[in-house]
Parts: sequence; C-alpha cells; structure tokens
Amino acid sequence: MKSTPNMMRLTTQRQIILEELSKVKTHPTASELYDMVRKRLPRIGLGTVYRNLELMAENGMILKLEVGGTQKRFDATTDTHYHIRCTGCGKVDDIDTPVMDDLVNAAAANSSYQVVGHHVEFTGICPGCQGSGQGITIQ
Amino acid sequence: MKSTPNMMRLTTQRQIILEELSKVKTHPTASELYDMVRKRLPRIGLGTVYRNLELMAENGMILKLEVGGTQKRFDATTDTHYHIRCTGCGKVDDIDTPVMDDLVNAAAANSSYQVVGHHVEFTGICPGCQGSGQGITIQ
DNA sequence: CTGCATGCAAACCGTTTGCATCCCC
DNA sequence: GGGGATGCAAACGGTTTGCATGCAG
Repeated sequence: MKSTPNMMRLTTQRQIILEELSKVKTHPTASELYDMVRKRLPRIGLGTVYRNLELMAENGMILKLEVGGTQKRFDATTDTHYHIRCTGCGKVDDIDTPVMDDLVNAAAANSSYQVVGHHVEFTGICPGCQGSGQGITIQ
Repeated sequence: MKSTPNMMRLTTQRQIILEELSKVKTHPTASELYDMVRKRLPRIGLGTVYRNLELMAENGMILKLEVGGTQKRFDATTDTHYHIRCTGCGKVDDIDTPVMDDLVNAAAANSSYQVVGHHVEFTGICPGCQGSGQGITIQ
C-alpha cells in the first residue's frame, strides 16, 4: 500500500540532504545539491543523492519538479505553487500567482483521464539574463 | 536577427518528418517519430530527426513540449494549448481547457522576470492505465 | 544481527556532434 | 558549384544500477 509511507531509516546522508535542500529557496538540480552536501559529507556518492531524492519525493517529503530543461529539480516546499524558468540560464524560481485548484475540475470534465494534479510553468528571462543579450547565456 | 526565420531547405527528410508528425494527434518522442519516418525513409538517421525537429521548433513550425518525463515530445499544432501526461505510461494528450493568457500578466506583475509564456500540464491516469493496477505500467 | 543504505564505478538512455559525403538551390 | 543537410557512429550528460561493505534499528 503506497499511501502508507514506509518507515525510512534516519541516515546521516538523508538528513543532511534534506537540510541542505530546505536551506535554499532555489530549486537545485541533483548535482547542485550533491555539491552542497559534499561540503559537509565529502565521501557521499552522487548515487546516494539521487536515491534519497527519489525516495523522499515518493514519500511526499519533497517535490520533484517535472519542469522543462534537461535536469530535474527539487523543492523542499511541498505545497502546490507555480514556477518560472529562465530560458536564458535555466534557473527556476517560485512565482506567487494564486493556485487554481479548480483547473483540475475543469480538466477532469473534458477528459477521459482520471486527473490527479496540475502544474503551471511560466517561461521568461530572469533579471540576470535580461542585461546580457536577451538571455542567450547558454543552457 | 533570429526573428527572421532563415530560409530552410526543403529536403525530403524534413518534409516527411513534418508529415508524419502532423499525421498523428499524439505527441511522439523523437525516437517514436524516428520509427514512423523510417518506414518511409529506411536510411534516415536518428540524428537527422533530432536536428530537424530542433530546427523546425526554432522556426515555430512545430512545438517542442517541455513536459515532465524523461523524453521530449513534439507537436505539430503550434497554437497554445494544454496537456495531460499519464503518470502510468508517460503518454501525453491534449486537454481542451480554455487557454488563460491573462495568467502571463498576473505572473509578470509578481515577478522580476520578463515573462514570455506559460504552459499548464495536468497529470493523471489515462483510460488504458486505469484498469491495470493504478497505472503502475512502468515508464 | 540483519537488512536497508552507502560508496564506487560501470552501465544506460536520450540527445548531440564531428566528419565525410550528398544534394538542394 | 557551393554550402547547408545527411548518415553514421562516437561522444556526452544526466540518471540508474550492481555489488561489496557499512551502519541504523
């Protein structure tokens, strides 16, 4: 039964990964997080970071952001909220447009899918990329 | 000047890729499209498919869907519309909820980004996956 | 003590790219 | 004829996984 979160061990790695993720308001990729965690746990492996992020996402402790771009990003804030992704540098920020839960109902009415959730992703140019030539700052 | 679409050559490959993509209402991945095209052009390379999809997306002839999941998907319909992705099998369908362009304005008001666009992605279980154990049909 | 979790490294998979050849304009 | 486009295969980058060892419960 997946709705009962399996009791996870409280390993040092797990705690520190969660701490570091909670510490930032950005939405780091796995390897960004790996770099952050490695400062405190130099021998940690990248695989461990991936495994724990996956596990914590499954248990609803964190959010795996299914946004555009090449890398997945992670978020310690699990309440529904929307994001904006810079097409210049790829970074992702929160955007505080009100969440529209009724969208799900509207969608459910028009679809043969059993609608579970939704996400709104804006694209734009972040302040840092606006100066430098329309955000063609690669990636 | 990127806004002037560079005149593209009309190669057989390009035409057939576009034809095959236009033919389906699904949103195939590059390799699904590769398989479709290969039936008519057995010697085409996967790289050619990727290069042309990228090029046509840049020129606004098709849409590269920046949706969740591991693979990018392509869409011959370029008008803004929303999608739903099955968390069971990963397939993506159109959903005909009205497009809310004012979302962009709302977002722009609350952000330091220069907001360019938006996309709404629903997640759910497709009819095919609803029967078989809550859509744990892998991928 | 026992089995889940870790570190490490190799495997994987989707995508990109270098290069010689091809062919559209 | 010339430069962009192709086919092929190798490289790439992000993610996953197998295995021996380690450590939380």
